[in-house]
Amino acid sequence: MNLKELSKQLGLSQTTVSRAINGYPEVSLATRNRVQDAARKFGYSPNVRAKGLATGRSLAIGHVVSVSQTHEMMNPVFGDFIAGAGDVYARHGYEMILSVVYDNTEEEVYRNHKRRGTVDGVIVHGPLIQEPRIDLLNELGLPYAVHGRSSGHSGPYTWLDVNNRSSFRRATSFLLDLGHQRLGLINGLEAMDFAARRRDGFEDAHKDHALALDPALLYSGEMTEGYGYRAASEMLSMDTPPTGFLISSMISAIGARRAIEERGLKMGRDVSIVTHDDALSYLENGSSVPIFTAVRSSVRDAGRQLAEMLIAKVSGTETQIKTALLEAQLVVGNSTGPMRPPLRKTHT
Amino acid sequence: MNLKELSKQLGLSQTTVSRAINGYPEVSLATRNRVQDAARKFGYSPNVRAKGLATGRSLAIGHVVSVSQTHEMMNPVFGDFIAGAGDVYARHGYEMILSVVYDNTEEEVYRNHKRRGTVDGVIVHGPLIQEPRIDLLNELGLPYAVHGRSSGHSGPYTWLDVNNRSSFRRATSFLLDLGHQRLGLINGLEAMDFAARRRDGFEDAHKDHALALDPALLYSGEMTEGYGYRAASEMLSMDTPPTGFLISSMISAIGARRAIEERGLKMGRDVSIVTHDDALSYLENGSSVPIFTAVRSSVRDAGRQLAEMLIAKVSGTETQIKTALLEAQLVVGNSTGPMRPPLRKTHT
DNA sequence: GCGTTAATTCAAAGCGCTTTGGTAAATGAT
DNA sequence: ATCATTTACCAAAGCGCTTTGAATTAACGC
Repeated sequence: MNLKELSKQLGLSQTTVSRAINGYPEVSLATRNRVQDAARKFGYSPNVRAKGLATGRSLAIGHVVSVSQTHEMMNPVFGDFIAGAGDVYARHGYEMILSVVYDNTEEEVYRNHKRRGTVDGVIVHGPLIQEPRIDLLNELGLPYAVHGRSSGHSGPYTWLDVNNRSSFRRATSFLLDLGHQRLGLINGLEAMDFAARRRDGFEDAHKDHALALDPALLYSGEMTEGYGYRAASEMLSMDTPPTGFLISSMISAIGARRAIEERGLKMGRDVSIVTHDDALSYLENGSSVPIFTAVRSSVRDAGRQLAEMLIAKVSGTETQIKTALLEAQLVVGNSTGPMRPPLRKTHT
Repeated sequence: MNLKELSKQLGLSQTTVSRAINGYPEVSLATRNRVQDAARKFGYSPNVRAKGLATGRSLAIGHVVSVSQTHEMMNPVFGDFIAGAGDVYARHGYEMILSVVYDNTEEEVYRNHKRRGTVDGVIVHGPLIQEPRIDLLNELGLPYAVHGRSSGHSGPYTWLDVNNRSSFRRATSFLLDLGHQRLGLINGLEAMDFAARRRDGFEDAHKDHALALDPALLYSGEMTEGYGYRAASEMLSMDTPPTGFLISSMISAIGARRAIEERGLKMGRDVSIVTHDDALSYLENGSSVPIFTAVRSSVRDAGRQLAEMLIAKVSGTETQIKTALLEAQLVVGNSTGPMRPPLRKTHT
């Protein structure tokens, strides 16, 4: 059933039917109801391509997920982010269009979106400190919203971010206050803006406590379980191993826990861990008491909020550039405890 | 730049330019090249909506991800699946359209896709034993391909599945052959087809070994880390606890490991685990020697293959109904070992 | 009762593409 | 040289919608 047929059924013009369906005022209440009832009855919905062609908009938002070339890694955070965003899109009648790129060719995807008019706007995931995508999108005139920020960019743009620096500063201070003096950082790739900020927070806290930090305890890599394991293992094998870790992801924290337990040590007693927790649905961090002490911020909520922001932008509801800075929650769980007398080096 | 402008530039008709771009034969090689060069030079790509409207196709494939209502869980497997599928779509010039539904209203999404012509076909994720979506899609005449199977369905349809039954039969036999006699199953929700098949495989192996299985050791739930932990904890607290577990997901296996270690037991020595491993990118199961003995099958490859199958179908390349049954690999890691004398019940 | 305004409705153009049904020129067969 | 093909191109229709500009009717003021 298309508009033509429906209007024939109703004995009305296409114009009127179209207007009735889209809620324009210049149609009487009676006919509006009649039209809407009929649409429901015949199961009519406007063809999305025809509508898009006529309006020049696509009612779609693009996401491009870049699979890291090094380890072909798909960021686990992505799933929950789109679970949040998708919900919002659906509510506003938008589609989500996902592109997967394997070799950092996101720019080509944006160019294509613009040229072919596939989407009305895009979400930028995982911004780097120096982020060429932002310049490109500005240049193209394709509306966008960034999940995170790019420190290398001064100009205003729409973004939503967790306050990574302050949350890692607080998390680090929490361990230092417990008496820990040597802390390891197991961070994400530090070309990424969020990771750089977390590192800054880590350093801030050391400065606050007038403590020097050992560069040998700064690890940065792709946040897999295995990376957490390897980084923690290496540090725990040092002559004076750290007594606490700050970790940028629950997945890596799980790996670090494995390294700790493999050595016969106990997490929370011998070695403390504070991790960032994105509140992923399949990694609930404990039911009553959290397994990991964590700075927590729901990435699904972030998805929801950022989607709202972008839709407001592309639909013209909001013309000002908005930003949002979320403060993470520091939740105390079983992975942290006070500093204990220095560990004897265990021979593995 | 649109077709009209481009053809004006070239002094050709829109017809010829369109044909040159789409590779139709009735245009001379000389003009074809001239057109394609010009298209590149001016950065022209056909508007996707206009093209869709004219051809009646959308060059898009729909995925609908259903966030479980119970725990608002986003299936972690999903990310890697679409990483595989998206790659294939891009190569074939298709878009991926993702819909998120929170309350199992997938059917409405399919109906909308059909009515509004948003997609040319859909991938069905996570089929149940009794799967109403398949009937609906047949009825709607919307092409589809199923990731998994639905036992309740006899009619032919396009699917790709891992041989879950045989892989769990082999995995279970592996433990039984090691002398284990009491095995726990930590399965996914058994309304889901894959989980039911895995349970069948678990039972098969017991029959093969002429062993009765204890219904108290059959757990089924949403495969989170926490669920793995709770299920394993409960079973390990029994008077005669199992000495081995079969687990349907690495995430739950990680939870089970936590339960084991919390009791001061050692995985692979005191308690064995065989898990299903979807080869998720951020959960690499060990580098040289796997952490977990596992039946492994890359869900990303599955995404690739199924995407190819569906595209062949919707593009009319392939008219026959194809299916694919993948055999999982049994990889032996550090989480399994021979049965040891019965455990003293440890008081926790 | 008549001009004016507001409330409804409509016909037709246009969005940017593909494709049908041609035509004109070039080629081939006889 | 003539007719039948083939080759290379084109004008125009149509995909299903929105929207402009106009027309009709109803309501209103005096």
